[in-house]
This record gives sequence, C-alpha cells and structure tokens, in this order.
Amino acid sequence: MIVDDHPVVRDGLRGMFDHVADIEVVAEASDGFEALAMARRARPHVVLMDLRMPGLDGVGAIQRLRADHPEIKVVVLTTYDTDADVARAMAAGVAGYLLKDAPREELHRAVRTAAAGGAVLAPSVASALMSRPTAQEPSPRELEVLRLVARGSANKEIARALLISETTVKTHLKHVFAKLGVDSRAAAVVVAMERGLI
Amino acid sequence: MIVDDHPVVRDGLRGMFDHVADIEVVAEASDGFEALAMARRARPHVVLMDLRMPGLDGVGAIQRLRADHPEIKVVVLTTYDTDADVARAMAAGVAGYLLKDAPREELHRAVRTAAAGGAVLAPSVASALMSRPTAQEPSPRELEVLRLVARGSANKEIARALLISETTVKTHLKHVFAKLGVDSRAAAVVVAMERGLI
DNA sequence: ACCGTCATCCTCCGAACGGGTGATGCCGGG
DNA sequence: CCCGGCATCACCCGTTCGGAGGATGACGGT
Repeated sequence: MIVDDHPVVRDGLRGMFDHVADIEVVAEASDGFEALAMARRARPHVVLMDLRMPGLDGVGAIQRLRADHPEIKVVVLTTYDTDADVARAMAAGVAGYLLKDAPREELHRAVRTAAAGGAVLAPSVASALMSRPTAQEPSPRELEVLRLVARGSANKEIARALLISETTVKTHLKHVFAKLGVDSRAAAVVVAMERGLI
Repeated sequence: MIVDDHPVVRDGLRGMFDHVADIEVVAEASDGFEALAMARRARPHVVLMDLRMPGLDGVGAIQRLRADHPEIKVVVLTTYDTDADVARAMAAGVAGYLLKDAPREELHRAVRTAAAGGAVLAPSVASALMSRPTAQEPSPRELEVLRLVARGSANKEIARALLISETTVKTHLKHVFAKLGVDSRAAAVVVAMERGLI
C-alpha cells in the first residue's frame, strides 16, 4: 500500500511497481486516516508511508496501524532525514526508512526485505542514528517554552502565557540549552528547527 | 521536459502525461546541469522544474535556461512555497509556480497554459505574493550578521568576526528586526529560516 | 524504598540586549 | 544634484538574559 499526499508521488510509486511480478500495489491513501481505513480492507503486507501529511501525519498513522495490524510492515519514504523525524519513526516501529531520492531498485529491494521481516535504512538515516549517543530530547514542558521563545516572547511573557513564574521559565530554558548544546535562545530555536522539534 | 532529482517524482509526472494526447514528455533531467544539456537537444516547449536539487539548483537552472532559450516556458513544481523561493523563482521569470500536492488535472492545465503563453499560480503562492507589499529584504551585510546570530554568537563576537564595532552590529540587527517585523534575535532567526533567508 | 526526571519556585548578579538619538561617508537613481 | 539605502560608528539607559547556586513536591520505574 502507498500512502502519500502528493498525487505525483503516488503515481510514480505505482508505476515503479507496475511491472514487478512479486509486488502488487493493493491500495493507495493520501493521508493517515485514509491509510488506516484502506489498510483494514486491503490488508497489505507492506506499507510505503510518507511522514509529512495533512490530517493524521505519518508517525501517528504508523502507531495506530501497528496497534491494529502488528503484522503489517511499514517502510517510511520521505524527503527529510532530520533527527526528530527519524527518531519518532523508529520509536513507532518501522521496518525501513528511505529517502525520496532513492532509485527504483532500492525501493523494490526495500519492499521485499520488509516483507521478509528485514530492515532497510538509507545511508544518511543510518548515520543520523549513529551520531546521537547523548541526544537529549527536551521535555514536553520545555518544548512548550521553546516554542514561545521561537515566537519572540520574553521570559516574562512566557511566564504569563503558561501561568508559571519567570524563574521557572528560566529554569526550563537552562535545561533546554543544556540538552541542545547551546547557550542562547537564538541558537536554541535554530537547533530545534533543524531537528524538527518545533 | 521534467526536471526533478527524485526518480519517484519523475516517474509519476511522466505517467501523468502518458495518456495525454497534446502533451509529450521529450526529456528528463535530475539536476540543473543535466537540465541545460537536455534542453539544448530536446528543445521542449515547457519545462517542469523542481527548485531544490543537488548541484545546480532550480533558480540557477532557470536563469541560464532562459538566457539560452528565451522561448522555453518554465513551470516550477516544488514542495515549498516560502517567500524566498517564490520571490527568486518569480525574479528568474517563470511561467508558473505549482506545489507538488496539485492534482493531475491542474498539472495538465498548467502545461497547456504555459505553452500558450499564460501564467499559472498555486493559490497559496498567489497569496504569498500578495501578502508582501512592503517585504523588506535585509541587505547582504545585515544577513551576514543574522547568520552569525543564528549560530548563537553574541554581538561582541559578531563584531570581532566581521571586523566591525559592536555598535555597528547592533545597528545592523536593529534594521533586521524592523525589516522582519520582530523585536528579538530569536524571532528574527525563525522568520529568516521560514523565509529561506539563511 | 530509592533514584531520576519533571515541573515548580527562590535569590544574587554581571553581562548582554534593545531602544533612542545622532553622526559620517559612499554610492546610485531620479 | 539631492535623496535614500547602505555601512560604519558613538553614547546613554532601562530591561532582559543567562549563570550559579539552591529548594520542593510529584511521579514512575528498579
């Protein structure tokens, strides 16, 4: 099954599997909700899933999909390989993570490997997983503060918005700085954006 | 002609025009340089061009393409509609700007319109163009300062790095804030990243 | 029962930031 | 020729940040 919100990509993928004997495209969906509904009926062995989609996004869809149908293998096929995307996909339990610049042979191989119970990772994704031994993720509350910082809010404003004291805001930010390895709010929002945290 | 670095997208686009009588895909390219070489031989009427590509990117390719073959119409087909992307594409003289979530009918229509000398804009792109009457772009020097801010540098460090006084750095930043409509360095880097300025 | 994480709060303080006002020189377009 | 944008610099001043200490309670897992 193919899940992607771009008609162009869906057509391209279907075409790539058109003349492949051992792979059949049994369904297509353009967002997460549609994917769940289609999977229930079509019962695919493997799902090729984009991550960034309107409505229910890829990670949410994967979580529900794997809860409903643990036997279905999910291979992520996306444009981005940011730490946050990769980490969330891995946590959701995917069988593969490929980038959209992959050639058709790699896609064929990935689907077969996944169907056989194996795992497939794009090279850049593999290295992204390696290069984060101490990847400290900010807590939900810390991210909330960070998002307001990204909007240009001062600590005092953030305190008012979140109904906490300014001291607490500063404490949260101190922890965020430590976890992101920076020492200023400007650098923090840049790192957070690059990692897809906000 | 189709220009996109993703094989999946190229296949999808070719498939979309496969059974369309009045449109023929005469060439494909996976980056800007290849696009220039192919255009010279294939002489397409219309080029569907992605913007973000390895090597020579879309805007650079469009500029050279229009210099060499002014009669060729270029329609941008990309995932993003950031101000900077749209503005640069428009400045390069494109006949259309569509997003990759466009349905096939819209693509057909766009190619026909472009071939006939018309212009096609995705709705969100049109509104992006509208919503910037006073879109003040920071000057090169100001962007240089902003990039260092995004690295987390303090004004004093920026001054040392650029061999200017701290006062000058603050002046540049003051102007950047005014142009971006923000009042803090954190918000400035966010806006700059969203607009593709840094 | 204990330890780590999260979330909340406090004080003190120097450095950094952002706003205001003003000035100089250069350049290019009207 | 003059005006506006750019780049450079100065001084003042109030506010904000970020660092360095600490502290408390709640929760969840070992």
